[in-house]
Amino acid sequence: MKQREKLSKESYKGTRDFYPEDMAVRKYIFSTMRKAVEKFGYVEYDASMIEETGLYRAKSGEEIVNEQTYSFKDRGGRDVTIRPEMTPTVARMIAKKRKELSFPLRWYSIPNLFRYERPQKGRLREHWQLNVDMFGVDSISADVEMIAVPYAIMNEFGAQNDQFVIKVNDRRITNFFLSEYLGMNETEAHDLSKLIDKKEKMPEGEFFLSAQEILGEQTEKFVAFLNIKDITALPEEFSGYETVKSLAEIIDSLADRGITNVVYDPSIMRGFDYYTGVVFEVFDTSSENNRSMFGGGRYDDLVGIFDVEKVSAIGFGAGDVIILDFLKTHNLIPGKILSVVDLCLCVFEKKYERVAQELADHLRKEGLNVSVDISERKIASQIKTADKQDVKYIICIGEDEVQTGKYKLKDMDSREEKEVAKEEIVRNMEVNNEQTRKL
RNA sequence: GUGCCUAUGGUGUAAUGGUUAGCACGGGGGUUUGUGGAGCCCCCAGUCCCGGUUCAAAUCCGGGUAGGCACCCCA
Repeated sequence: MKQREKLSKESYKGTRDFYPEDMAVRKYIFSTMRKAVEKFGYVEYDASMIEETGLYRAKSGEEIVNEQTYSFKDRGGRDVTIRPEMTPTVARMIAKKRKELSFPLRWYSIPNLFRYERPQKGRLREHWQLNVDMFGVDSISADVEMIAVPYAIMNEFGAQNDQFVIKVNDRRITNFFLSEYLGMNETEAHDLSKLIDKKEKMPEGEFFLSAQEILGEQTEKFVAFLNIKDITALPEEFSGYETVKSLAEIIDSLADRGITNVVYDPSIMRGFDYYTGVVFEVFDTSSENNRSMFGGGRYDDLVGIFDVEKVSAIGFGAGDVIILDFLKTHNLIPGKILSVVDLCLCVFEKKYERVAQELADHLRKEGLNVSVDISERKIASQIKTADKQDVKYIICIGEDEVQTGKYKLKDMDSREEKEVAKEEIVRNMEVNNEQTRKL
């Protein structure tokens, strides 16, 4: 006989099992996100996890496709990739129905995404990412809204203004600065923007030296530019000043709406090349989480790669892993999430189980989520189990109940009992079984 | 892919190189064949793997494996 290979009980590297208590938290996070974005009129879409690899090759860096994705050949020989991000998919969907969709469109989705890399804090191999996008409007109003939505989501989670900061920039400003003000060629500008991306992680001296290799004596000017935190302090000399003015206007409009934790930060560039204008990221102000929670920007040319007429677009993504870290850090997860089971029926003896099942069926028709304890264990154990599972109400059924037709509805929190007839049970309960609830 | 750190019942932890590897939570049962969620009692279950040093290894060393964190990259 072959020796059986020892099976691991661990979930696959970088992925999570969602036990019911974890799933309750996930449902809370997702429903909070949905609630917030739907208030702005966004509608939900979805697509398959799997796409042809070419979709990503067309717009991403080669490395992402080759080294950081789950890519393989299907049985028909097609190169396919498990989606590492949602934006190419939604751009494809928009392009496909370009002619029949009426713009502007407000769409969102909460897809699970995969990347092949070593897991670390805030980054796993599988995560869920809220994606919110608006298509067909290229205006300051659209930009303002797309930054106001993350703010609204944070609000919905109960976050205060001082717990997170929204950093905004416009790629064109940085590009103008590099190419026209400093006179960098394309390669130099590209290298510098990659360097800017890394700035926060490098010691200051090292950053200066790396910059000096490209810029020589202009390094001082460059560093001074990056340290500007007030948009109005930007030099007026270089062209593209219109862009500076619109970004200032965006920041002002946000402030008018009470969104005051927005700062201009020229070092926000975002990794992907497809961004064409405004870019932004939302950070936790606590030093515990140094990764950005939301990131997005304007990408007016992406839909166009499908050979259709250009559709301007702006959107952002927000990963569940880092948001969960944020909520934990700031104590924003509801303390107790009740079970979706409204009522548990415990039975004193096996022979009363039939009565319990009939009662359960009756109550289910009235809209309750009811479970019947069929363990045949003693009543104390049944109650204990219901308690452990955070079920709010129980009814114990035995000879008395069968004789009188009255049931003792017990509230597990207050420990109070109310004797009621079958028909009165529902109206004596506080029920909200549509989704996860806070207490 | 690179570096650093960690590894004891299911979980969280304790144990100067020297007792039968201790405690708490958890799970099962009893106390109690109907008013119970407490208490008390009993039970379940562990030194990641392979090798080395030593009279003696959970403990020290080497190599694996797994996990965490950081880098790389960033969706």
